[in-house]
Parts: sequence; C-alpha cells; structure tokens
Amino acid sequence: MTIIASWNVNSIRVRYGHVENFLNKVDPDILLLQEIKCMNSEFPDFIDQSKYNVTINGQKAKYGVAIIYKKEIDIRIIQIKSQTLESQARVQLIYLKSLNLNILNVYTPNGNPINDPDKIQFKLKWYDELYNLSKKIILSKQDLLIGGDFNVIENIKDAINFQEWENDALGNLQVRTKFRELCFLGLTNLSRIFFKPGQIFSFWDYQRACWERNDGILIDHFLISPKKLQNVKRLEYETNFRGLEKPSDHIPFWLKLNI
Amino acid sequence: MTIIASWNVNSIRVRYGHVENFLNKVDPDILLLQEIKCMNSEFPDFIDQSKYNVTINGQKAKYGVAIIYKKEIDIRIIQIKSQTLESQARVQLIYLKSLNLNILNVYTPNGNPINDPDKIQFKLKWYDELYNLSKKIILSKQDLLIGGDFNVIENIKDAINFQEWENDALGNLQVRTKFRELCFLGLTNLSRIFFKPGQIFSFWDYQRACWERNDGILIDHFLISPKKLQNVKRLEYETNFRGLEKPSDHIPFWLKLNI
DNA sequence: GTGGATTTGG
DNA sequence: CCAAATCCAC
Repeated sequence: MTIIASWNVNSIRVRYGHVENFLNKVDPDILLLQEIKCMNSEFPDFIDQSKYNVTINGQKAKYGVAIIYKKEIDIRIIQIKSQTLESQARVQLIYLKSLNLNILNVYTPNGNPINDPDKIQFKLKWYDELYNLSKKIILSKQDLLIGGDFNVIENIKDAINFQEWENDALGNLQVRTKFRELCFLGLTNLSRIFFKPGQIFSFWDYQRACWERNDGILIDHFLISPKKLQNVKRLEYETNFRGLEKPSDHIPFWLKLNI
Repeated sequence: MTIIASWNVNSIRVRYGHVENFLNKVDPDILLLQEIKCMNSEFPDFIDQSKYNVTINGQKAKYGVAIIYKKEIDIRIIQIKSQTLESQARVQLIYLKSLNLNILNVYTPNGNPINDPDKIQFKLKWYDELYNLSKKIILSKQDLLIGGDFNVIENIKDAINFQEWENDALGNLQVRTKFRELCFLGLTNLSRIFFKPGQIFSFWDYQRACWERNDGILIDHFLISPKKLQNVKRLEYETNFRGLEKPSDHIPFWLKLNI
C-alpha cells in the first residue's frame, strides 16, 4: 500500500505546522508540495529526519516545489531539460524504483491577468513543455503520475458559476485545451473517476469570503498512466484543512495504491 | 498607596499580551504607554473593562501614547495648546483629583539622523514647548509628574560607552541641556535618587545583540515636583521584560507613592 | 485576503 | 533588528 499526497501550501514557512499535522494524520509515503515560496536554504526544519527525506526546488519569494518522502523509499531525481520548465521553480520529476513509477510535481503558472499577453503565453508554452516531457516518458513505456496545482478549470462543473471564469486564465479555453491534450496522452484524471462533477473543490480564494460561501474551484489533480490506474484504490480531498487557522487557500489531497 | 508606571511598548498591537502580564504583576493604578503605533480605533481590546479605563492619543503607524488607569480614579484630560506638541501624537496631560497631581505622558522625538537639521531642530523645539508647558503648571503651584521616554542620555554613565552616543541625537549636548533645563524647573529625576550612576538601563537596541551584551542606555524617566517627591517610596525598572519573547526594546518602570 | 519584498523610521 | 506601510502577485 502506498499513499501519495499533494498540497499547494502557499508558503511552507507559514504552513509547516499544518503540513506536520497532515503527515501525522494521513501518513503519506510521498507528499508533493507546491508554492513553498522560499529558497532551498530557507525551507523550515520541521521534518522528522528519522522518518522522511525531502528534495527541494525552491527560489526566492515565489513558486517553489518540494517532495517529502519516506526514508525507505528509493528515489532518483531526474533532471528536466527544458528552458521553460526550469526558468521558474515549478516542477520536479522523480523516479520511484520500488513502484517503477515516475512522479511529476507541478505548479502550473497562473497566467493572470488575462490581458497581459506575456503571462498567458508563458502558461500555454509551459503546458506545451509539460506535454512534451510527459509524452517522452509515456512513449518510453514508463509509468507516470502527475500531481499538483494545474491552475485550470477543465470542467464547467469545477466552479459554482463557470461563466465568472471564462475570461480568466484559469477558465480560458486555450488553457483548458492544453490540459485536455495532456490527458489525451493517455493519463487519467483521478478526480473524474472518484467524484462526480461538481462534488469537490480544491481551492477557495482568500478574497470575497469564498470559503464561507463555498465558492471554490477544482484545480488540483492527479493524472495517472493506464497501467498504474488499476492500482489506485482511493482518492481523498481533505477539505477540512481549508477551515484551519491561517489556512492555505488550497487543500491537500491524496491517493492510495495497492502496491 | 499609588503605583504609577510607564512603558514604551513599541506597538501596542504586538505587545498587548506583555502589557496584560505587566498589569497583572505590578497592579499599577496608572500606566503611561508610549509608541503604541496605531490609531485610537486600532487600540486592541485587551483591557479588563471592570478594572481599567484608557485614554488614547494615537495616530497612524507612528508614535502614539495612551494612559491606562483604574476605574475608581477620577482623571481630567487637559488639552495641550501647543502646535509643536500636538503636531505628532507624543504627549498627554491628565489631572488626578485624588492626588492633586498633574501627569504628563511623554514620548520625546528621537531626532536622528543627527545630520538632518529638521529632525534635531524639531526635537529641540519640542523640548522647549515641553519646558514651557511644565513651567506653566509649576508656576501655578500645582504638582507635576512627567513620565516616559525622553530620548536623551543625560548622564555619561547612562550608557556603557558614552562616546559612541556623542554624535547621536540621544547624546547630543544641546538635547542633554534641554533635558537638564526641564529638571531645573524644580523637577527631580527619580532615577537619580533610587539608583547610582550606571546601575540601570531602560532601553536596549534590537540591533547588534545589545540585550545579550547588556549594551543598554537609560532614557526612560520619571520627573517629579518637590512637594510630591517626599511621597515617593519606591522606584523599580522591570528589566526582565526585555528578555521575553518578542519584547519591546524598552522596559516598563514604576514608582510607588505613599498617598 | 494573504504572503513576500521593499522602504522608512527607530 | 523590529514594526508599519506600500506594492505586487495570486
């Protein structure tokens, strides 16, 4: 049994206590973190060293991803050779020997404001590069799990009122198409298997009392390749974490594999 | 018996917990606060309303003074008619009916950087106006206590190494002379009665590990008029408060009157 | 609304 | 070093 989790924490320095609680509660084997918002050297020292290791791709102030994984897991960090994907600290690729599985931890560019052509162009280009990288892995007959914050509202039901997002970089049709193209490589979006449309959200904006009004969106996902899909026995979104003191605007979520 | 205390808290919104602890420990009848750093409307609601009242002279972000006093004390707030003293929220004058005593709560301008003529000139002018106000009270045969942060190192022994302060607005000779002229109105500096030179400090800079190296200065005082001097039985500086978590850079201090 | 960087004041 | 403001991104 293996539990793999993901969480956009919106600053690990502010949220490490919540992450500690999540680790204790869910006991994941692997936790993908996004938006750690710090440099590698600033990553707080909260992890139980006897239990977990961590690999960090951080940068100053913005973005930043990290993977916390149990000590007994043998991982290989794979270098990503893409100017676009490496220009900001938004991706990590690891290979798990024990599961024979590649895992991509992603924090997709937001792309707003939509009227800034640089922003949306970078997002589209970034999705293209993620597509190319994923394609290469899949064509080489390897298994792949992509987890993280995709900053896209793929399905109309992934928002209370989708019309409000049509003119936003998260609901933009070009972006949604890029995400769908990524899935069409043969990756299954697990939220589509385990929940019915509109059943869950993963993000509630801090503004406009979105949490109190349950005005959320679903933008955090796991995408998995066919051979491993059959091993997925469970998927949970931990909605409670949005109601904590000083919460992240995203909630953690996790899957369980029977391997 | 009456206890009157004073404390430059360096933000009441950050320090109200410490102030609460101080009130519980010392149980003063009156507490003069300086550098509350907020508007009246932002003053936190931490005071036990059944025990204390508060009068606030605040402003946005900088300076600001307040007086917390026991409910049974009858005070009159006296309007200060001085352009200079009222241009920034640095002074409060109250009259205590029960003790027949005027109390001035002061947060003197810092005056640095010393090479900015506006800053030091304002400080000197401000001291002149404080002198005039105090003189008026004293000449009218009323008793006066001035308490607070005078931002002056009057005595060479009030710093570990006074030479380091000679070129600073706190050790500047003109400023020291202004403070001495204020005392020469007939006010006794209680720290000179209860402690020997160099025995106590009231401020340790956050910078350069001043607290850890005990590199402090004495700049917070009570000045009292002759008739009330005979009633002062005790003076204490609460040095421990500098060692708390998230301390103010100043410590609280208090006097005890046998009336 | 929240977090980070930067600037200003001390 | 610390606190507040302003600005920026999301």
